[in-house]
Amino acid sequence: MKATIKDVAKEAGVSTGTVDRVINNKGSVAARTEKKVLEAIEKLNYTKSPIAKALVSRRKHIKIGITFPNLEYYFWNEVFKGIEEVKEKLEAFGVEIIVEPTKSYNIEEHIIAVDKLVKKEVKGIAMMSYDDKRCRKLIDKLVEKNIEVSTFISDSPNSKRLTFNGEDSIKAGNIAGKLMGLYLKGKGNIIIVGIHKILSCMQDRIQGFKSIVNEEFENIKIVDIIENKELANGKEEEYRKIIEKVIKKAIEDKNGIDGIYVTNSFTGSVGNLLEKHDYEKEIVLIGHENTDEIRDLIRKNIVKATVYQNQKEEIIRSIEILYERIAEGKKEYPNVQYIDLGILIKEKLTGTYK
Amino acid sequence: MKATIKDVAKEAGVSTGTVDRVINNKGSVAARTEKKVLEAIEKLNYTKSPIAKALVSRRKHIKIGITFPNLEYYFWNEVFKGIEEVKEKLEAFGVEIIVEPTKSYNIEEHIIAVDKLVKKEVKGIAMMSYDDKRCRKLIDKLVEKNIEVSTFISDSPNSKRLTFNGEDSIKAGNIAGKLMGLYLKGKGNIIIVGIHKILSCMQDRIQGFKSIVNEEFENIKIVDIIENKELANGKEEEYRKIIEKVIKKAIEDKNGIDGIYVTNSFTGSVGNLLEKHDYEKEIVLIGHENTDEIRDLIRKNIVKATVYQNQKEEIIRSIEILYERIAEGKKEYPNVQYIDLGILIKEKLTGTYK
DNA sequence: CTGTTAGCGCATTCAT
DNA sequence: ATGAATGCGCTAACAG
Repeated sequence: MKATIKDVAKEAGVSTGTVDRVINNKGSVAARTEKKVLEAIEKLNYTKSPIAKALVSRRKHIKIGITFPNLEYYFWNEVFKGIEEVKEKLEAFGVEIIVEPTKSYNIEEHIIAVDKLVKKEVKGIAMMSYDDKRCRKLIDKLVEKNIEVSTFISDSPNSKRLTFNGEDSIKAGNIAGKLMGLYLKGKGNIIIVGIHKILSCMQDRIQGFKSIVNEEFENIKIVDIIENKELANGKEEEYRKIIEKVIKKAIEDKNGIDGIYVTNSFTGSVGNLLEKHDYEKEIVLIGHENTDEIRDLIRKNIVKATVYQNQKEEIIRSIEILYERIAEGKKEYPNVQYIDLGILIKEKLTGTYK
Repeated sequence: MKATIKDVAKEAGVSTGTVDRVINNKGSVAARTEKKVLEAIEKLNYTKSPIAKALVSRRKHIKIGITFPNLEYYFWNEVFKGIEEVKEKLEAFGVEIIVEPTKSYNIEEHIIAVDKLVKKEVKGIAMMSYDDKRCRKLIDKLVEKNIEVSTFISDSPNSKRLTFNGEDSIKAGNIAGKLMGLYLKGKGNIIIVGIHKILSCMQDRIQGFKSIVNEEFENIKIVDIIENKELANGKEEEYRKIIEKVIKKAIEDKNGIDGIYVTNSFTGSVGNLLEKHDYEKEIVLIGHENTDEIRDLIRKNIVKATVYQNQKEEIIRSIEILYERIAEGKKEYPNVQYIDLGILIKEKLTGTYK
């Protein structure tokens, strides 16, 4: 049976209070006593029970805030699932989770949302951030006020946030590029659709995609890169219509497109477009993420493959890190924590072929 | 703040003991009282704290056993990592984990190992099982003796085990077949290497592989299927040598092999062979699993792709299910719990290309 | 500097 | 049939 704090106290000939002081570096322990306790811990191979600790920690009442742009419905839906999970888990630890989403990829709105969370006296904030000076300053100010910050999905690299939980976007682009090459059998003309170029992760995906294609597939040509200039504001459906219109034009302008690479979950939008118009030539559509909409399109063989991050795990880890830090004062975190990337193809989804 | 058993008791005007009796169906509660309690639970939206429950459950001392054939070193190494994780986690709940591996894929030895665990008075056993009559009987006997059983990696389908944690092997074969087709650009001659045909999951992988190849790639021909007749006993290194010899012969016999599909983690062995001999024609090697050895070979571009199950998660879930069942009497489990399959290619592993 | 004690939420035992 | 009391391992507040 695992040793408890009582066993350690007995072994060292002190009280549990003293052992607690040693374990948690609370000071006020004589050097000699501390040594005895440490020896006892070593001897009994003691580690503290996270269960019991959790029970106690209910007495504190910690608030943690979350903010992110709630556009790209299917994508963020997974994040909401993660929030529900982590909420339930941390509730047992006396933690309250406050969600304050924004309606756009707009930094002003983002700053306002963060402000609201601060007013509610959160001790930590998990946020989707931007590689932008204002965001860096925002985060650094929060940290000065003793509010811990972790980022997910999109980072603010040189800020004082604890850590970033997300994907290696260049690698994600690399994988997508390889898949494009394989499905095209190494040859064809393709276009890249890069929505939200404002996010540096989207630029990274494009960069990763291009380098693999250029390096490994000499007969594949990237004939155009389409970006959206205007930022979306609020209504996802309208935004999708704009995207569809632009892409439709691109396909018809460059005749003979063999493949389309979409840098984010709007892969779904482009897939719907292809399905509606049914161009005579089959177009290889490769994109990103793993949403209900995309899974449907993959099953129908309209989207060929996507590379996905596990955004649900990312938000969960972001919150857990904040809790660890706030409640337990954990110190060391890697600068970034990349989550494992997945590859989604039809055979992963369809009923098995016998 | 989340409601506790005390809040419920107060709301219903009874003691916590009575609430406890209602929650855990212990009987000896008047119908009228029970109703009051249930209403209070409803009103306060009460659910019990798993944390507190865990703390209490330390007072019981549950033993859980694990057995599996410890051959294919790299593969089982991941399982050992899973065991360490679950051990640490469940220790806090007062659970003792006892591991009793076998040295071969031999059913007699498997039965002996199970017997040893029974003698140590385990309340549950997680095992890699076989689709075999003797195993089915073995499991059913254990269940009669009130020892719970869950299977992982390989199942005993019609037995009385709680549930199976593993992969959908036909689907795994489907995915491998698709990858073979993509990497071969839809054409070539291939051989299948099926080690351990004794395991039905290996047969399923072959079946899944064949159906996709036949269905989707008319210019790919499966020219041979190599199986091992003899069972391994103990020494992995010797066993690997036998495999390598057989395959070397096959490659050289059928001249002009373009691809090899290996049904399990001996993909690593075959990869080492290809590296050593460096046949003039590049051979597309597709296989299974995600081990240190295989990742190395994928980085070197010798293995092109593998389909992997997460055997670490599988063992963890097998054990957790047993614990839930034994400690909390949870009743309902799906007959099988398929874990998500992963696809491993070079771009997932290498440093990112900029 | 050190020991004692109450209490986190729940399950169990002993009274009543 | 019900209530009260105890303890699981740990932390925090208080006493000395």
